[in-house]
This record gives sequence, C-alpha cells and structure tokens, in this order.
Amino acid sequence: MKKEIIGILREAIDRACQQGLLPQADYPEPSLEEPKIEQHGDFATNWAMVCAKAARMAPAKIARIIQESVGDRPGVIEKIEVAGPGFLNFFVRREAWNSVLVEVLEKGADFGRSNLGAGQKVQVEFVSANPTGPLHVGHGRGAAVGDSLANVLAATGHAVQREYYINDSGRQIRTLGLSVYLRAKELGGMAVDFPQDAYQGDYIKDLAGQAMQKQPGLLEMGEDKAIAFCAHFAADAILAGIRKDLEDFGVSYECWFSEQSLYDSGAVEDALAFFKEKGQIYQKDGAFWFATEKYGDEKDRVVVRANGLTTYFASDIAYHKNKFDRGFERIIDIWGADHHGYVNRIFAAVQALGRQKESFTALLVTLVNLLRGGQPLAMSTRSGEFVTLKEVVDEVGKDAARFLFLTRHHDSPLDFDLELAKEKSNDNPVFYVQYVYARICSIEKKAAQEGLIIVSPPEKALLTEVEEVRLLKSLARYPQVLESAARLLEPHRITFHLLELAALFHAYYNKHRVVGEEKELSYARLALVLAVRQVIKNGLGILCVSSPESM
RNA sequence: GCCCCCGUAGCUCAGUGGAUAGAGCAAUGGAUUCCUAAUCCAUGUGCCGCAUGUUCGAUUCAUGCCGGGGGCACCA
Repeated sequence: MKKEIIGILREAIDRACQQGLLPQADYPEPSLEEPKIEQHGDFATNWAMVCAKAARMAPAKIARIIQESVGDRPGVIEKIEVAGPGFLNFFVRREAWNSVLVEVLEKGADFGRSNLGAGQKVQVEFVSANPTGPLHVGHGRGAAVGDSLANVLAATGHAVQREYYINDSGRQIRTLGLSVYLRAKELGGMAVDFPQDAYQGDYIKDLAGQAMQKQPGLLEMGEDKAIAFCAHFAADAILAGIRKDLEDFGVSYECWFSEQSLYDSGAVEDALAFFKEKGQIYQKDGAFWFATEKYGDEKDRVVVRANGLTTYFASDIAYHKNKFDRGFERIIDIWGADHHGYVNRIFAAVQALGRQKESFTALLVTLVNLLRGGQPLAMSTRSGEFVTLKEVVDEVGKDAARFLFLTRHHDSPLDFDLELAKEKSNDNPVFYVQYVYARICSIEKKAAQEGLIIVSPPEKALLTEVEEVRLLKSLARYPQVLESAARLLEPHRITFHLLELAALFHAYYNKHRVVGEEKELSYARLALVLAVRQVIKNGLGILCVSSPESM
C-alpha cells in the first residue's frame, strides 16, 4: 500500500514538473509516514516542506500543486488534504485495505517474511554463560533477546546461526574443580578450609556427591588429578543442565563452541602469530600487547601475560577471527551489561582483522530486577543465592517468561514480577495477546456450526467500519515492524505490535459481531479475524510463545 | 577521574526530525438474553531533567550541565 502511494506521489511530482507547475530542481525522493493521529490521514508526506528551498516556493503552495496533480490519477487515494505548515495527508479508500486481507490469508505463516537480509550469513551468539553454575534470570533475558532476534533475522531473509560459546578453559574452570573437590573431601569426612572465592552454591555439594559416585577413588588419586577430574565432571554436568534449561525455554543452538578447542587446535597461537606478523601485537614489560588503542579503545590490552599465560582476550580474538573465517558476514554478540568495557576491545580486534566496524555488534542486555508481588527478591551470586532460570520457568511458564523479557528495549532495566507473570489478568500482557488467538478460534468454531467456512479471501470489500480498517492497517504494518526489528536489532518491537493488534481486536470484538445475520458480511468479518489470528500466531512464533486454542 | 546507558503522566514504560507527545497500571463510573468479562467503553494528568546550538520544524540530532544506574584489571 505504502509503495503504491509513493508511486502515485512520484508520478504526480513528475507530471507537475513537466507541466511547468514546479521549477526544475534537484528534489529528494518523497518519503511517506503514518501519522499518529487519524485525522491526519492514512499516510502523510513532508515533501513540500523539504523541497521549499530548492523550489523557492512556499511549502503550502507546493503541497497544493501536488494535491491537484495527484487528483488526475488518484488510484487508491480517496482524498488529499494540505494541512499544517505544508503536510500532504493521504486518505486511502477504505475498500483498498481489503487487499491486505487477501495477502495475509494467501501467505499465511509466511506473511511478514521478507528478503531484507538477502541471505547474509549472520551469527548470533548469546547466553554463553560459564559452565560453573546454573543459569539465572539475567541469562534468561539474554536468551529471550538472542533467540527472538535470531528468529527475526531468519524471518527477514538472513542465514542465521545460533551459537553458545563455552568458557571451558582457564581459571574459573579450575576454581570450579577445586570447589567440587573440597566439597567432596568434606563429604569424605575431612576438614577443609573452603575459600571465599570458591563457588558457594549448594549445587556444588550435589556435584561433589555425584563425582564421588562416578569416581570412587577420587580422594585418593592425588590433588591435581582429582581437581582436574572434578573440573571436567562438574563442567559437563552443569553444561548438560544449561542445555536442558535452554531447551525448556525454547532455545536451541546450531553450534556449541568450546573455548578449549581454540587452544587444542592451535587457533589461539595462530591468531597471535597472525597479528604479530601484521604488527598489531607487540612486546612490552615482558608481556604481549594488542594495539587496540588506535582503533578507539582506551588503552592497549594484554594478550599474553609476563608469566606466559594468555588472557581471556587472547582467546576472544582467536574466537572472533574464527567466526569470520567460518564465513559469517555479520556477528552479533549478546552480552550482559557488565561486559560493556569489553566492547571497544572486540571492535578493535574486528577492525584489526580488516573488517568493517558494522560487521560486529555487541548488544548489551541490562539487568533484571526480580520481584514478587512488588517486593524485590534478594539475589547474590557470591552467597550462591540466586533465582535460577529454571525456577522462574517452572513457576510462571515459558510463555510468560519469554514474552515479559521482551516487553522492554534490551537497554533498559526490566522489573520482572513473578506474581504478575502468573496472574491471569489485565496486568499480564501475555494473556492479553494469547486471548486474542483463543477467542478467534472460538469464533471460528461458532462459524463452522453455522456452516460458515472460509475457502478463499472475500472478493467484495465489505469491511469499512473504523475498527475494521484499523485492524487491517495494523496487519499491514506487521511486515514493516519485522523489518525494523531486524534492522535495529530490536525484537521487542514485535511484542509492542502484538499488543497493539490485540487491543484493536478486543475493541472490535466487543463492538461488532462476527457471525451474524448477513452472510456476506459475516464471511468477510470471519476472514478478517482469521487474518488477525494468523498475524498473532506469526508474531508469537517469533517470540517463541505458544498460541493456545482455548484458555 | 574516564567510558557506556537512562531521565517522558502518580507508577511502569512506548515513541531513531513533524502537526494537538501516547499505552498499560493505579482511581471513578458503566457494559454480559448473543462468537470466552483473562474483554470492552467513558472520565483526567505532562516546563518530554535543565541550558545552548543545528533545522522551516527538536521529546528525537550536537554540546555542556544536573540527577540515577552500570563499567574500569598482566581477572574471567
């Protein structure tokens, strides 16, 4: 529809120029917006105001010229108004919106999909929590954002791969091994001094018990070997748990990528050698430094410490190099906001690789405040007391959790109230949207009882009630919302659009009867609500929230 | 000290240059012989943190300030 209007507008401008009504000048392409206020029409353009200078005419005068010029070939346009300082407001014939209905019903599950990405290979890496403990709510938000974003990108024609980076190397894994080993010794009746920086959670004790079952001679095998065993055993067990929790949350990855494998394959060494050769890595004070400052980082960063050990950054450079080597044209990392100091470093590495800055994006997801009935829940990783993702999903369900995590921009902090998430009321936006789906299923059943079944989209445009046109316009906007969500990497836009559509539907439902006396009208209305249901389903699918047929 | 994010209605937040800035919650009143009342309808509220600049036009962009949050490592 939008393209159609732009076409009409462009033709009108050309005609006006040819007829000499407008001076020849270098005019910009007209752009159309959708006014917030209905009195301002279905579409509007500021073209006359933008061109006032180039044409050396008053905006209102230009607008009137265009208005008349369009009048010669109005197409779907019912009327045009010149308003305010020179806006052109277009009012589309109500019947014209019927084409949206046809499109939704014909495309079905594909409605909204596009080829915006043109097959670009994109990788979305998210959660990537260290396998040293269970996932908590914060990870849940990262998972919801990452997975839904991947869905958005896939739906807009990108070749998407989801990846989880396993930090299975380095000190925290050793600390994990030590923590489990010490708990095992305790279980074996030995007195131990449990250090503060070890992992405190009760799950460590459970793992210690399991490790001893698996390896009965654990306490006699020598400390180093025992710790190494515990480290591997625990990391594997925890990772299996993480995998399960994510699956229950509707998330599955195409690739689980091990940090250790970068060392084993020599990729870290190769990457370091690669950058040394290019002069990006130099030696100073006994350590090796990566020259990140010239790419906008605060200072250069150490990659190999004076003691010969590589830093986390070293493997990260190798990791991101590896991602590009695997052919990804665009890399999106979803991190907790606490990693924000890291962004410039990776940007520097990306640019040192000779890649465009745009090929890498770090999306920072801010914290989640967990509440219960308005009261904050105390959470502290140090003491080992935190609410896990599993606990939240078990309590409120996957649907509510995934939806609520996407009710905010990823940048802004999110209050997550467990009571609210379970509530079946007005306050809970998940049910509000799902209820639309269920209601329409109910209408469909009722219609079928009356012998009313949609076999093909209605040919006659009978849907001219205000509420009907609003619904059709909202449906028409869905593909644009998907595209902007993809372009801006903001999956929460889907959530907001579904809420808008749901509100329009509920209002319509309360005012008009779908299945009624007039057969043709009932048919058209049923087709309309089925189209609404389709878009609700498509949108919820992106969010990985189910569409229940009854509630 | 430096870097990033935020500041919009009583509360929680949408709104990536447009017209009279929106929604939900909370408050009050109303709607069900009829497709699910987990719904709808009606009734208010705003120096869009402050200041300057860019622009025909700024809540939106730039700069500075004020206030809130997060982050700074030869840790991971």
